[in-house]
Amino acid sequence: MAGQRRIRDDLSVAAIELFAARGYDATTVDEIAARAGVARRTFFRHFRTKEDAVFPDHDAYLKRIQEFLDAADSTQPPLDVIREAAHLVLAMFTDDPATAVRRYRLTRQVEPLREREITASSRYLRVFCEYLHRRTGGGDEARLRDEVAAAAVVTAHNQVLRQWLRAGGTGDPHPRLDEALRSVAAALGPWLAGSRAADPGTPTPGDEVVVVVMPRGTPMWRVVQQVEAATGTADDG
Amino acid sequence: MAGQRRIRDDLSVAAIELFAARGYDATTVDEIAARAGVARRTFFRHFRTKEDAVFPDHDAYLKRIQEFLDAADSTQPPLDVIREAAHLVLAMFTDDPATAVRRYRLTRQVEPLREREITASSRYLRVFCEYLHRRTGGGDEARLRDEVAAAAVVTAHNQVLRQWLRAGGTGDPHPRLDEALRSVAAALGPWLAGSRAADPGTPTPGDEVVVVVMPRGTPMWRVVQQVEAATGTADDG
DNA sequence: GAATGTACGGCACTGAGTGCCACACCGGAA
DNA sequence: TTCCGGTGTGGCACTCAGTGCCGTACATTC
Repeated sequence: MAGQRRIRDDLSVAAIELFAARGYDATTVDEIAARAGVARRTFFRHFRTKEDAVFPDHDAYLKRIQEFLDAADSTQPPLDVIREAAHLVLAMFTDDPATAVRRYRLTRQVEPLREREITASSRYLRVFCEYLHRRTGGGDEARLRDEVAAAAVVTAHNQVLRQWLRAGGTGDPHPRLDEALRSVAAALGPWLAGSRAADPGTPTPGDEVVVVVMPRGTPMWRVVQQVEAATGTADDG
Repeated sequence: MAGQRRIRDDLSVAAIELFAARGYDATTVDEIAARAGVARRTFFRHFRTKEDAVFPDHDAYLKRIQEFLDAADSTQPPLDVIREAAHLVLAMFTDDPATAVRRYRLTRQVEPLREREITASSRYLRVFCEYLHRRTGGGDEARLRDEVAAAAVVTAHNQVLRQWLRAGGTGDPHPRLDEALRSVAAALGPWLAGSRAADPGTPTPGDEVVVVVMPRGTPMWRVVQQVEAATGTADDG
């Protein structure tokens, strides 16, 4: 059937329009179905819940990301693969800026939709996390690192995406995401690599060279933080 | 009224018991109320939704964290304050291990509850994030760093918490969280500090002091990575 | 003892979501 | 052509979460 996708799209458009016009709570599924020219029962054949109509192709997107990761080059650094996947996710929004912005403005106002978006994001996070864990060998020791790395990448993505959406979806956010991910990877890279290197045998303190960067006038606590961070000896409280 | 809290607790206990015994969907609010010895209407006076009965004091917890952050010593490094807050959150679970484990086993099986937990976690994330942003001065440039830092701390917390819950809630997870946060802070510290150093008028390279720690025999690429992380000048791909 | 405030019970109602059956359409097989 | 199974839709009835409203019981205050 060619009409299936059409009906689904009509329902989604109708839902978003009505939610924006009358409010989410004040809009019933009957009204959405009526506007799309189908029966109420048909709505629930295409969407499990009222909220789902706002994110019609989220499942397909997640599946695409999963497939991308399954097919990814396993000689590439895992973190780089995840970074690329984040660009893919971003592209799903930038492909249709108008719709993305409409959805964003809606989700900002409607709490159930906001929560829905958060759980959606957490699914990407989970997929990323599992990929990293698969690549890093599945050790329980590496789990923390994998989760933090995945969270950092997703956070960077969301931050860039939100900024782009707030600005009305103009311009190309991909370079910004690239920069953000580069920055994140620069911070996490040594940690991810360092953890694996530091595991077999703690290095003796005498065998170290210390280097840190500080502007003049930096408060002492920040200097201490730097040194602690560099040496991994944070002893504080 | 002394009975208010009592009724609320009874409702929550009844809900968790029934959900565990008969399943979440198969349990109606009427049954929960009946088991707690109150009217159905009373249930909805204490909980906004059916799910809320499983997390009866989440709002209070979040409020407590918010208050802690509001009253936190502003001379302490912001990241350390957040780390302490994470311990506070963890303590809320470890205070009553049996209940925490019961809830965990339930949420693992019931999707609506899982999603509820995710959004709950995201609220802590948001509070952490806003605190960091307040402390770092509110620059738009620092936002990425704040969000990543908050996400990393929350991720570490969740990782340690889940591990503890999976193990049945035995032992004290606080040392593990401490170690995890220390590790995360070690990775993020230089990055966070580095960004701030670059913020207020790029400091001239001559005005900096560089300190880095490396065990002997560290490969050159790792040294470069470290320095890039410390200086925030990552140029690579 | 009256007035006020608060928490609970009961009732009716809306609306999301589901199960079931009937119907329409489309392809292939006889 | 007719018969056929599979699929997508419409209509109907039903359960149940969640809300609004009102009456009532109880505790506090003046």
